[in-house]
Amino acid sequence: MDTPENVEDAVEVLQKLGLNEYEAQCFVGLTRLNTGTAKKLSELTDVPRTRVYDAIRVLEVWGLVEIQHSSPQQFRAVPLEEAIATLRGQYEGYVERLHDALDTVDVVEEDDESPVQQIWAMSGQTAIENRAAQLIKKATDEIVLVIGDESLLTENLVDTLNEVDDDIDLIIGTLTEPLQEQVRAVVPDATTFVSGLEWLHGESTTENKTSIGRLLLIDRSTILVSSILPDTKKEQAIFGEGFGNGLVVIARRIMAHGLIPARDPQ
Amino acid sequence: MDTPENVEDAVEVLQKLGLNEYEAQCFVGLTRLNTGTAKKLSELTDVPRTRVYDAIRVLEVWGLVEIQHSSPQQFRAVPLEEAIATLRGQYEGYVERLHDALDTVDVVEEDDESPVQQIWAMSGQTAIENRAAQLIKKATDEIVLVIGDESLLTENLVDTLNEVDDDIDLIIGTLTEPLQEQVRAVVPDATTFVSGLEWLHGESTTENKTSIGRLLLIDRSTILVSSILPDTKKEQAIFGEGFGNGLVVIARRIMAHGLIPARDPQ
DNA sequence: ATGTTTGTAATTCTCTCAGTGACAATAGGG
DNA sequence: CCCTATTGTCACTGAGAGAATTACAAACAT
Repeated sequence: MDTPENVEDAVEVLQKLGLNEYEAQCFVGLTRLNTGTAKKLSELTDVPRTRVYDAIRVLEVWGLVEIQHSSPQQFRAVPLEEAIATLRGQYEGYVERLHDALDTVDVVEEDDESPVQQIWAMSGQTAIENRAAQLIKKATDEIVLVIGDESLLTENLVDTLNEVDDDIDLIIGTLTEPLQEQVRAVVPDATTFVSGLEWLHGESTTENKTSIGRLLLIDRSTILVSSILPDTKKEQAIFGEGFGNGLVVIARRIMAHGLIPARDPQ
Repeated sequence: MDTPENVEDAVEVLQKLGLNEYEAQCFVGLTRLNTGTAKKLSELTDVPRTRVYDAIRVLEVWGLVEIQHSSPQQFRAVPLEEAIATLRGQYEGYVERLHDALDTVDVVEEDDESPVQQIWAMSGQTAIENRAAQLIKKATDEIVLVIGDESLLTENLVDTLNEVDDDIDLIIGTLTEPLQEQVRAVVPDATTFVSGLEWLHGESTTENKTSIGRLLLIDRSTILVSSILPDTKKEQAIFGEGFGNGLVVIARRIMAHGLIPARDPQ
């Protein structure tokens, strides 16, 4: 059996979206066929013929396939654009329901807010990007951002940066000059520099090169530092708030030293 | 333990989005707490304390909670708007990946297209609505739509109807006059009528009232008929294409008879 | 009529998940 | 400094979903 890589990709994604293996394979199989019977499908994919029927029924409920109740039964996938629209609609619906539900619940009585050293860890590209966006929007005086990896300069981030008020200092550093050029091109209003922090390029320790992700300092009182795990490529971050926060203090000190070569635009 | 209904709702939705029970409960629990420890969480929810840690780790990878690595560890949920944005981004990403993958795969060699009676069954609100939208967009001459249930007159449907070209006959029927008024209000360009088909109001057979959903006839050659299951409220449809299609023929005949009381606007 | 195809159902094995308890490490108070 | 309650990690169990296979009855073609 042939299994083009795109097919495997699609199957994988469909499973993340909640289908099981048979269902995912059947759907992808059907998108490759104008119309198909259980037999054809089981030949094209590696779903046992006798289990195609169950899978199709589930797919039908999802709104992803149509069934012709003849004998033998014929199946066909809903046109791609329709299928995508249906899935979008489905998840948009869930997300909205969640939003509503959580909006109207929230907060149980709370005693004391601990005033101490708060350093929080989070992970995940999307989540960290969202947090960064929130912080940037909240800034009132100064934004210092160092981008350690090209892959982090996403469309979303660029949009957020370009929405920053004119009277806020926006300073963006990179680890390499090519990346600096890229930043200049897409965020013209920012002051850019190439970071003097060579250690950011990766630990010299043997193999395990943890590379820097981003470094974001807002109004000298809130800091977000992320790194990218070498194996999984997943992004991890730590996050501290408050002028007196230990992490923020260190960050300011780093800034004062090597981070920005000349304190003003080069 | 108290469990406000919204909490249960949220937990349910989160599970549909791919979290397991503990993870869902922990997240909802954390949104009710500014910050919490494993113990607090296990008291608020009914997640065993010893399993809170696993759940939180997963949530952290999803980008939904932050962890403070102190002792005891502190957890807190990402702000609601951030969480929603993260989930949206996640699923949007999946859907796009799926779109791309399927776009570049498609079609295996195909022999014959069966020219016969094709009547397809599909189900699901969203899917049927999407299909209806596609059909309406493809119409060139005439659109006849009968709406059997108020719940089907969604925003999406109204939008689609209002985008119809002026030179296409747009005829919309309802089962009741109040609903007709509603339609007139939101789709002013349509010719409306109240259907003469009393049997649409529900089978007289004992209990099992299957009520009509929608009935859509495009250019007298494509038909979509849906019904709403009385117990589950789920929508089911059958769909036929081609002027000679048996279902379409029947549909035309019904039209000629009782469906539209006076063939022209009343 | 008969042999093949088609659809349903039951069965096995595996793996995840819900739920629980054992145990070492770690506070924090006397 | 010691003792005890708290905290974090693991390992285990039973139940249920999913993957894979087989048996069998209904429908079909020749």
